[in-house]
Amino acid sequence: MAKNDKKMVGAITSMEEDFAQWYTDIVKKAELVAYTSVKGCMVIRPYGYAIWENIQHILDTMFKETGHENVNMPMFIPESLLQKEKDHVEGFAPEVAWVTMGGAAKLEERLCVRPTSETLFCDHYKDIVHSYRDLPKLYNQWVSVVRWEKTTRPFLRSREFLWQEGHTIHATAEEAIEETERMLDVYTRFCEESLAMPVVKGKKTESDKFAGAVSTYAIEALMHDGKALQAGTSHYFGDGFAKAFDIQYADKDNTLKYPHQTSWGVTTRLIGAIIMTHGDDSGLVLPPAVAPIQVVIVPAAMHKEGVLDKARELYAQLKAAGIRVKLDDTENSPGWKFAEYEMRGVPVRVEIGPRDIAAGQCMIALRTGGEKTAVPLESLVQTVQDKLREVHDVMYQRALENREKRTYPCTTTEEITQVLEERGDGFIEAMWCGDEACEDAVKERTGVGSRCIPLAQKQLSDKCVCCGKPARCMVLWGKAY
RNA sequence: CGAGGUGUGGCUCAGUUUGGUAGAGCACUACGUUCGGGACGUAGGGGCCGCAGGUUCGAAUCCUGUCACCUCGACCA
Repeated sequence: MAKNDKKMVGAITSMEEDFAQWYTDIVKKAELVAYTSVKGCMVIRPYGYAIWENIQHILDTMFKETGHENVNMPMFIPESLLQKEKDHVEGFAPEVAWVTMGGAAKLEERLCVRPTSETLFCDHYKDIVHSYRDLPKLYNQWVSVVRWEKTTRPFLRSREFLWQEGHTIHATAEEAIEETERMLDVYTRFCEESLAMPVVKGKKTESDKFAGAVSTYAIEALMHDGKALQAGTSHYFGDGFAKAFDIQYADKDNTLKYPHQTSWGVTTRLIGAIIMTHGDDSGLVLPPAVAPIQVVIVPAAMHKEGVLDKARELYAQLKAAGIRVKLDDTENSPGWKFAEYEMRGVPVRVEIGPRDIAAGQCMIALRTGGEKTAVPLESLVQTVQDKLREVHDVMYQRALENREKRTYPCTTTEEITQVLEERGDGFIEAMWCGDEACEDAVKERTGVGSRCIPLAQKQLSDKCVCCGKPARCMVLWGKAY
């Protein structure tokens, strides 16, 4: 295969051969990240950060449309504040980083570097919420957080990562639950419409929910290798945090009440999800909505009279239409450029050379494959816009097909083991009695853990896959990143 | 935290078994020829071999220690 030729610069390990190495090759060779001297802390390079900026822009717009405001909380949390909510501190304490010195002086109280900011928001809400008129507060922040992970992987699990965390506070439980569900829907729409990534909406089991939450909802996506990735979460806190932090408001009837809270977040892990959902052996495949470069123009026989001028003309037209376009007029050969932009996942490539110019056309190729097609120059902008949509649709369909092909309904744990053996990793759909012992036993016997209780339930049988007692719900199981 | 692996120009690695003054390909610079699927020639520049000790006349190579990163597991966005 030509790709293994010695002259190939930056060859990518095939997915089939070693999925983990394939992933690492892509993040490095597409220049998404670079490692640093601190384990688990990475440089997000311009191309990777541009993807994040596009994610931020789209999501932030959605947040604003649903009434949220951005704020910025400090990155340090005093130990006493972190400890106010019992479950919360137990959940996060094992993985927080501590600041103990200020310059040369030891601090009176050590400060934790935020692993998440519930405690800070609560501490603030205590000060600003006094009346039902102060509610709701719909806040969000775009920051980084730190969790001292033992095992790290670029984007999927780093010690510092970028995210947004929404924190809202409401007068009633109903309103807060509604918010929790609304944001889960926002994430779902974003993943499907902007990332071309189908997700399963569901509720986490008791053992898997967020530290301090009444209930945790999540969207789960299935990666190309059949492993599951949690792509976003939305939590309902009830009034537990309000009670722990002593947040009360005077209601219309002049009685003091505890407000109800939510939090929800997505992280730079989404970039990892994009890579593992859509990528192939030629490299990245980026969803058009978040691709830093949506269209690359590669001139052929660039030195020939008029080629570059025409290429620049096309560039200006596409740019004026609001398309993120790049013209590569470097001295590299066209073949080099084709491979390079494929590796970087650019959705659409436009080629223009003397033959095309003579025919009043250009060639267009899609990252999702298929034949190059000739396009009349006068309809280029329209065609490119159509092709970007087409690439998105094809990407979504392929990801959905992969998920469906790898979703296996099972009624016994033996069946789970067998299907995983025969057909590879994927989502297992199986009934569950609701007992944590069974959840653990399934993991123990088959290697798959509960991912979520899908909101769209199916009645596969009336018995628990593990113990055979009456089932309460269908659970989606899988191996997770 | 358990099990493996790796540290040698910007990148990928050879050299380590058997110690003897640091190599290749790619990338980079200049010039020329090329240019529709990872072009070629010529000439260049660039490395206290992760770090610290030790053995030795002499260490990338042997010994001891240490640090870091990667992969796989258990746990987590």
